[in-house]
Amino acid sequence: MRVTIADVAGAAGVSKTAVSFAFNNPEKLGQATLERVLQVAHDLGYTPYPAARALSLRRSGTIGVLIPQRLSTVFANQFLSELLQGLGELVEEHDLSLLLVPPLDGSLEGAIRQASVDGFISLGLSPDDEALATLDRIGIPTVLIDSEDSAEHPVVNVDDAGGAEAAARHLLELGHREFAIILLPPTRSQTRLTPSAARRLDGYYAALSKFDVPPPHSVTAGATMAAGARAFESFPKGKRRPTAVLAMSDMAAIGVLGAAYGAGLKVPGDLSVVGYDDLPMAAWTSPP
Amino acid sequence: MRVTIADVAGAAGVSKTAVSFAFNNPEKLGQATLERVLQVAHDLGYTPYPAARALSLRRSGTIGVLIPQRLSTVFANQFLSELLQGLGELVEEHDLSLLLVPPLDGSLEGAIRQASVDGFISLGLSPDDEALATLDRIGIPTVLIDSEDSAEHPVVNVDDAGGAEAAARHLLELGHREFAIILLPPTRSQTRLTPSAARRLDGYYAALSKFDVPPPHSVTAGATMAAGARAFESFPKGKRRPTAVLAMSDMAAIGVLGAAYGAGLKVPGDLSVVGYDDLPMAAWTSPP
DNA sequence: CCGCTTTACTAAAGCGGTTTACTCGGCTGG
DNA sequence: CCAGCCGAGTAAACCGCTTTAGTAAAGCGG
Repeated sequence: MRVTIADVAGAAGVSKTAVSFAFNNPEKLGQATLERVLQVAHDLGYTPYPAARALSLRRSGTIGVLIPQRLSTVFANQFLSELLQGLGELVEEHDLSLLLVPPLDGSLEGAIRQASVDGFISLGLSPDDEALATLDRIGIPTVLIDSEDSAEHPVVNVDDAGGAEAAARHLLELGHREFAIILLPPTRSQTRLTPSAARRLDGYYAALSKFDVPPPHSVTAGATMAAGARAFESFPKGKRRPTAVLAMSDMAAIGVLGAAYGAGLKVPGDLSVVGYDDLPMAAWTSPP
Repeated sequence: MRVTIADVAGAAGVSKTAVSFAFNNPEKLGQATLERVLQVAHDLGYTPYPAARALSLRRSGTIGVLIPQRLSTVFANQFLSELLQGLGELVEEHDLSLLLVPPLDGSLEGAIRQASVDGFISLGLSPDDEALATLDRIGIPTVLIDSEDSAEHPVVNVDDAGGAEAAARHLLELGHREFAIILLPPTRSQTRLTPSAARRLDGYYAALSKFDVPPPHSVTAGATMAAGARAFESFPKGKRRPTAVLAMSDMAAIGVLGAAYGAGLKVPGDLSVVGYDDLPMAAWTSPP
């Protein structure tokens, strides 16, 4: 049996209120009582029960990260790791914890209900997703990352289109005309690209359309090296062999690099590759 | 204001109990009532408040991962990512969530108290750590990973000594005699190696001691490529230049690889490097 | 038609904290 | 000497849900 506040109160001969004050409003207690209560609490090994605290305070000290993929795939994705790293730092500063919330039984909504969280940070969720409506109804504040501009929620985005366009333009100016595009896969709604991926694609085409290039080969690959390597295998051979690859993730780009070396191609001699994300790892590949 | 179970009960003209049953013991309700309650609940956008549920059930549906490092450094560590990925899969199967619990204000104990968790998985925590005693007192079941055998807690370990010895023996049999050892850094208790690192070191020396080798150069580096590269820079030059590197992490080993190439060394021609972990990435370096 | 079991539902007691409103004794100042 | 105030603590309500114990009505066999 867990030691409760009542146990401490009993043992110290004070009310529950006094014990609560000892921890949360020490200035409301006399010096002597305060010390006695804390001593007794320590001796008994008392620790406030977080769930009870959360109920009473209507605050759990936890920020949820809404992940639209299976948790098992998240950590394979270096970019997400980078993102979580940044979140982690900030959350730490404010004495909060991060709760990773993956879809439960495939449903984000189910997972949302389960989670005892003060706020959500949602990754790659479209602003018109059902799950967001649920969050609003419940009244949990939510900020979107990698989504689309929305009047209802704060959104933090990368300049996907701008970056993609710059990347494509760079390759075009180098003289490339045969392209392969490696798309990020859709997440939950199998049908559509994520908002981010769609914008990057727009950026690529914005640049390509200004030059007279044949339609690029395009293929979908998750943000892993293995997927990048598989994507490389799917490229057309012979005359229409792409000379430049526009990848939407660094991980896939690195996979392409590996597979290209394996196939005896020199990079950038025979093939140019550009990724996206600027992962720390990207500084360690050859060429960096 | 949040919609509570009482609101639903009122609107549906039933007791709170009935609403609770509708969600948790539907078979205890008549068909008609059940449907009506669920309908009303849905119309009102009712969702049980997780904190209240947790308090009542004394179960939160959350597994905590006790991380002895700052959260910001966790995701830089690929091995941890791999581990979390595995945990994620399992946790998902059981409809649980993972709460990452880093030290709060530098103290693990503080963080532990905060966390509303059904059980803990602790990484690299020594079995005699204060934090564990706290957990036991509170009565939260805990399993240790990368720790030392303990009578009180289940422990899951890698065969650190065996692996390290095999690695060292392999290099010795190749004829190497000048070694550099790259140690994993201690985590919280700045003074001691982690249990894992200590065992790996034992393994290295067990092998080295069977041959007549000069004392190896040893240097500490976190599990990142940058740290590995820095470690390489610290190696002795000239006559005592190591010909073989025993790294306790793949990330550091990869960093050494990069730095060695940068310094014009061929691997494995001029330098042999062995890592630890077998990260997926390790298959993509050259040599793999 | 009566007593007994079922079915369908409810009232109220927790769960373990926080907080509001109040009591009580001692001190102060006029 | 007494009204008023202040410091120190307390009783009880409350947070939102689950669950135990119990009730009323319907069903049933004899």
